[in-house]
Amino acid sequence: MEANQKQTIYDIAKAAGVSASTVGAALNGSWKSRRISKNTVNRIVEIAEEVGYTVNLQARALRSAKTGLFGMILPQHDNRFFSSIGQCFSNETRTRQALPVIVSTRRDRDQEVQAVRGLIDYSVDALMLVGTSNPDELGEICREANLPHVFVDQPCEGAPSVVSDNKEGARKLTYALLDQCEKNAVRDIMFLGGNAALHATDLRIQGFREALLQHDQIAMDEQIVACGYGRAPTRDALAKLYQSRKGLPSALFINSIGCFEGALEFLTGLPAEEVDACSIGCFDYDPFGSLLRHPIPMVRQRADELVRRAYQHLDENDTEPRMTLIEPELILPRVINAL
Amino acid sequence: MEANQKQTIYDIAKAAGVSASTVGAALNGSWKSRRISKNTVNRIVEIAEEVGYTVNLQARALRSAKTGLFGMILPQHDNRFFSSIGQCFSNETRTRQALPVIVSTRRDRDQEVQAVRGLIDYSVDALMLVGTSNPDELGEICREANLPHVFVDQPCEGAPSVVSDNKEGARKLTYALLDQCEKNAVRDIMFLGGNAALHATDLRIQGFREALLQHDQIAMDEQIVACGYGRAPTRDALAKLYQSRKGLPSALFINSIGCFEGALEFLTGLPAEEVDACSIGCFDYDPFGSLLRHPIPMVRQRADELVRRAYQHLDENDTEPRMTLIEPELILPRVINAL
DNA sequence: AGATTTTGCACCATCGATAGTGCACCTTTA
DNA sequence: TAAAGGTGCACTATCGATGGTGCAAAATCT
Repeated sequence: MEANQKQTIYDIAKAAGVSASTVGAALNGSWKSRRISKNTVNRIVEIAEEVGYTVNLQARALRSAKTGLFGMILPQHDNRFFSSIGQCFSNETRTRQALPVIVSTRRDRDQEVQAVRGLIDYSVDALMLVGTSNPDELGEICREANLPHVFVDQPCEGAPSVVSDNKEGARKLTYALLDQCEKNAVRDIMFLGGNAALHATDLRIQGFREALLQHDQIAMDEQIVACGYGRAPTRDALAKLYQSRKGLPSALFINSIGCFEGALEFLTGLPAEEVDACSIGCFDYDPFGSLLRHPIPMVRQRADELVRRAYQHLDENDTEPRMTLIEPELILPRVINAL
Repeated sequence: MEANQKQTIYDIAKAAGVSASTVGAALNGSWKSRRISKNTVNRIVEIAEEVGYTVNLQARALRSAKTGLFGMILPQHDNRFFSSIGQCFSNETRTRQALPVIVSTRRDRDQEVQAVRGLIDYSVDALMLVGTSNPDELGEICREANLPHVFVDQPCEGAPSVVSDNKEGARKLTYALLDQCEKNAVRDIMFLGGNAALHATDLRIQGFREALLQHDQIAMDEQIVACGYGRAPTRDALAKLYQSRKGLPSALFINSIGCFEGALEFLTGLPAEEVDACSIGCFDYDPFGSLLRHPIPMVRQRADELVRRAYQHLDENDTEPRMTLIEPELILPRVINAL
């Protein structure tokens, strides 16, 4: 019954006794403007369905220089924030009748470059670059290839970028933590995790410092431990910290959810009283974090807004290197009775 | 300096004073077998780099009937398990020099069908279907299109499938929960969450029942509340349950992480003693879950293994409808002091 | 030196869809 | 009734890369 080989418009043309271009027009909707009679169209569509015809988008793309592929470079899928970005991107892209191609590159420069080149080879119609480690180089590659692109989360000098207002978020979180502290312990807050070389971490540290300044404190360099985004390194960094200062600080600003997990790994090994005495906040959101017995204020980045605005730049054919800031929200801990 | 338009092999051919087919061969590596001199190749490669040439994979795909695109249908990105599957798929696909195309379809039949058809239109070389709500129909579509495919997590009657050993996992988790219970409370364990119509939930319920049987218990239908995979519905189902029976059961088998979050939302509103008295386990893994003060045994599905075996089926050109079971691991709670 | 082999490349059809152009045939209008 | 316009479609070039085939020129052999 079913044709085994993939059917083309030529096969259908033969079956219908018309020309291939007529079949093409009938099937892609351009038949009205090409003055193909409704009868012929019906006949063709019927045959097409019968033999299970599907367009070859490669051929279409080759001819029309539009692939309907939208690319995204993402550090990783298995991360609350990034997967949420991926989800929004996927939704948004599919409502546009296009296909999302998400490539994860582990924040690795070589992988990023390779992935961008790969996507260019596939002639993606546009590219969203999220949290890349090397924005300027990647932006340059896109520009050379004449590929519309936007940066998200980590901005680029030479292209439109949409990022969370990291400084403001950090300020809010720091205030929340300081509020929980005793007056005399204010100087004892620490910033843990992230990569100081990255834009996001840098701004969060700035926000942290500024918030301290509001409390007439100047943050010392020792108060800032940017040990990377890794789980284990953060655990170890915190352990070392604990050892060297013989105890926890009075407050901990933890940069990103991965770091938070690492910190928890260490903290859960400590006596409850010690942990209870330490105010902990995290710049990133995870529902579980907010369900811990220990109250954890968290900052949630608005993935949906980030993606929406990024797409807006693409829609508007914007190539100006302007930066759009999206304010993240501070999620205060609920009052928890159990667990 | 840089060419603005996308360069083709014809442009380079003109620049190098050779034919297009020579350029093609020089650039795609087939020049050895085509007896193009090393000198000519070097000259061509140099020009290509100079003008920033990149292949048009659409054209190549059209000609060679291989796109280098590998598709995946995924219920959602923003979920620990699925995002982890996505990550593994992405890694594995990229080591094969191919491009992963992951489409999320929210377990929605129409979206799934549409996505599969879309991927067929793009001529993906193979397709992995994860946790689909309608495997048989989708399998049929793939078969008609002559598209190599494998099902993951949710099996299909007519195609190779790789799934976690849900029954065994559920048995192990149930045993772990029963071990925590008092002898007399064994009959009081409940199964919460999931969709009984889906293969995975069905088998987990079977495992749950079997484990109870080992304890000489027959699970009553009221002990099984398959309220779906949603967070809010699970919270509400648990709340209702609590009301109607005036308290928590002695043990709770929670099916999937989303349900677990929903349950937590309710549980955190209860007095600590009540929650403490209830053994809680979750069929799914989240590091935060294992960091709660309340000990939570969890079942972790091996995303890497699932994807690895799925790819193996594709590599072996396997179309037999055989099912590969991957044993999930039971993760026992750590001894937690704090939080 | 002439015959034979090898080297190095050009030429051309092809993959499947799209869109410009042309041309019968039919209908309307003067 | 002839001119003018409309309708319905076929023909053909094209997108960029690939691979089979053919043919000179150079290299090797007799």
